[in-house]
Amino acid sequence: MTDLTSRAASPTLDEVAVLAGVSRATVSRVVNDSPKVSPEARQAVLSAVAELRYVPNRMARSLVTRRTDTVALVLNEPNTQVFSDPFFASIVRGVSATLADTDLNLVLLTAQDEREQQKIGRYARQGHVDGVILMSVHSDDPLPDILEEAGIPLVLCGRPFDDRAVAFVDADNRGGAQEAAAHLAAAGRRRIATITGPLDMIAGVDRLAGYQAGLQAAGLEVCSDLVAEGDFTEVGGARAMAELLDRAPDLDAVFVASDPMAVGALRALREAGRRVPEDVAVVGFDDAAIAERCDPPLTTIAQPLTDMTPLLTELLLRQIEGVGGPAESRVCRTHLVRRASA
Amino acid sequence: MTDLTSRAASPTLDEVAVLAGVSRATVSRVVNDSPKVSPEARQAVLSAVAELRYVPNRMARSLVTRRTDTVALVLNEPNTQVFSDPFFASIVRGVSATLADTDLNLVLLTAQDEREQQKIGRYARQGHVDGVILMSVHSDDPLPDILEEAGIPLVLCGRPFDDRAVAFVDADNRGGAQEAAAHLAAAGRRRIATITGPLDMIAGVDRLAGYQAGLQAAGLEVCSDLVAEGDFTEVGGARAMAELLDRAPDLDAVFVASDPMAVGALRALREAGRRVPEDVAVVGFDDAAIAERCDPPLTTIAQPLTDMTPLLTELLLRQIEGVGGPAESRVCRTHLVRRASA
DNA sequence: CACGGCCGTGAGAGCGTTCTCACGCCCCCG
DNA sequence: CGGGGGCGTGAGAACGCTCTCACGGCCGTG
Repeated sequence: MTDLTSRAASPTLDEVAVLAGVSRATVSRVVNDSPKVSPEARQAVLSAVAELRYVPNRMARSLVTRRTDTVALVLNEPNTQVFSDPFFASIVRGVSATLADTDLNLVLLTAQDEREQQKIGRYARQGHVDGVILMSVHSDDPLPDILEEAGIPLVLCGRPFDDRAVAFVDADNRGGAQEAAAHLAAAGRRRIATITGPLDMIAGVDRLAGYQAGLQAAGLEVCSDLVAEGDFTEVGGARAMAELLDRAPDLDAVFVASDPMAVGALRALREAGRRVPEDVAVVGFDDAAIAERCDPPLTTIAQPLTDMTPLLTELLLRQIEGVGGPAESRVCRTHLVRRASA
Repeated sequence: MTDLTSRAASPTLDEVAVLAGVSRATVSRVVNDSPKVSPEARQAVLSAVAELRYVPNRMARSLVTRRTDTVALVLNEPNTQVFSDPFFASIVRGVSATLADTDLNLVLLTAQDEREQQKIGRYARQGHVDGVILMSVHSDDPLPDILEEAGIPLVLCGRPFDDRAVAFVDADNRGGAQEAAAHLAAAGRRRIATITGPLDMIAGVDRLAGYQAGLQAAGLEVCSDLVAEGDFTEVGGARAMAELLDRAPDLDAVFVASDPMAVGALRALREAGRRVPEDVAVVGFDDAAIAERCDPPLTTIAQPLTDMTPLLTELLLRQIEGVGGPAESRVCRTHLVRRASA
């Protein structure tokens, strides 16, 4: 009977109601699992739903509930190279897995430049999402302000630059970096260099600060020609390493603020004929999968991603539920993973 | 006057209309850039919009227009490792850039398993998106069927397994692989192996077929112990290379179906003490950024990504506009990039 | 000077939901 | 046997927008 060839408009609640011989309200109740429906009515509705292949129209529903059951994970990163950083993949995977058990949808939004950030801001303000997890925040990003002002639930992955009252989840970047520096110093290294992350990102700043604190605690001088800024990419790491070797040929160790950069540094060291760890000890940061496989395997600071991603979503959900209270935040401990490079 | 502390509900068209002293319809016209508005009215509305910081509610709009101005790019990939494949990053970046000039929003959706695929299918059927670009299609993926049946505009990145009438954009994987094999044969290699992609993906199948065709055209025997299946990851490539060296120690060349796998293969060859290209010539596929940097720099088959991503979006938009006609598809030519590895 | 046409405008219906009521029904208790 | 109290149900009003249609004012033309 049904015309299977024509592209039928999706059925509405009304049509289901008519077919099931009940009212729209009852269908709505069944669809939303309300308990106040008789078994017979429920059954009639369910078969009507199945027969018509009814799917609720979310726009209509959202219009009245003011909920979209969708949260966004924003990858706020102009550097495409970084987009393929395993760190992102891990976070995405973790958040996605946490949300899989709920009936919330996850969408990923990427912004390469300020124009796209504005677009994302608009997207959020238009009511497409219930909340936002924001990754890779740079010092001049407008997005946190836009979202905060619009009153959209927000959790940052990484603490904000200022002391604003916004929820965030972060690794103890400072502590981790300090431990890395301490480890190198304890091994007898005296000319310990560092390749930092981008210094417009808090992770870059904090890991640099931790490195400096570690040197000072070990009684070593903090010396600016032992510091080179990287960009969290492998290419950037190699470039920075070459620069350091040029500026400070006598360096005997380097703390690299991310594993992809450390891989690049390893390559640059090999090309310069330095042995790792004999001539130069290397410690990375992240404990990415590649740290285990590179040559030599990389000693690194592990971030507790398995703790961080559930926290990220939990904090966001709590804000969405609107249990009020101040924005909660969490800092997760890191730990040193010893391999061959240091 | 305005209470800045309370979380004011976002203003509606009505409130703007009242403030501007016009009707709701006129405000709507201004917001939607209709020409039939007098300059005075337009000005009044614009200042009211600015004053109230009015942002249209997309749910309400979509409810009547049946358009969301959002398209989804689905990364349909269970293997997290692959998610950080630069190929994905390039496609995402390209599509995103193409869409940046339009007023369409792009959301990324990822599916690790069938459950998440179903969730994405539901998401799309509920009317969240106007169309879908589907990447990384495996042979048993339910998503193409779900979306097609729901009548949602769809473009595949990579041709489908069967000859279904669905739009797609693909590289000439077969032709590219054949050229790679021909190149190796022309260089006098006689025992040419291959590391394939996953054979439940069409790119894996087609590149294998091209390799076989290339060998046959060169009068070489196609031999099953020269074929190992990889998974498009670096680790998988290394494993497959080790397997090949074990099975066929006399191989003198290998065509690797993706650059990340080729990097792994290079590593495995080095560990086995084989020189590249002297002992074993290597050709990759993709021309990813890493191909230039690895040791030795990788000869590879370049995919015309700069052509493919605009096509992908163009084909989708055409479907969304509904100009009817049969689903159009395109296959883009590849070309060999010669570097040191072969 | 009358009349048709165009242009800017507003009233109002509708998009597909949810949700608040109010209304019967049946059961239980007094 | 009568009255209260669930409990399942349905009618109808929102939600914030778009869009059709009709209307008044102005012009140009006959």
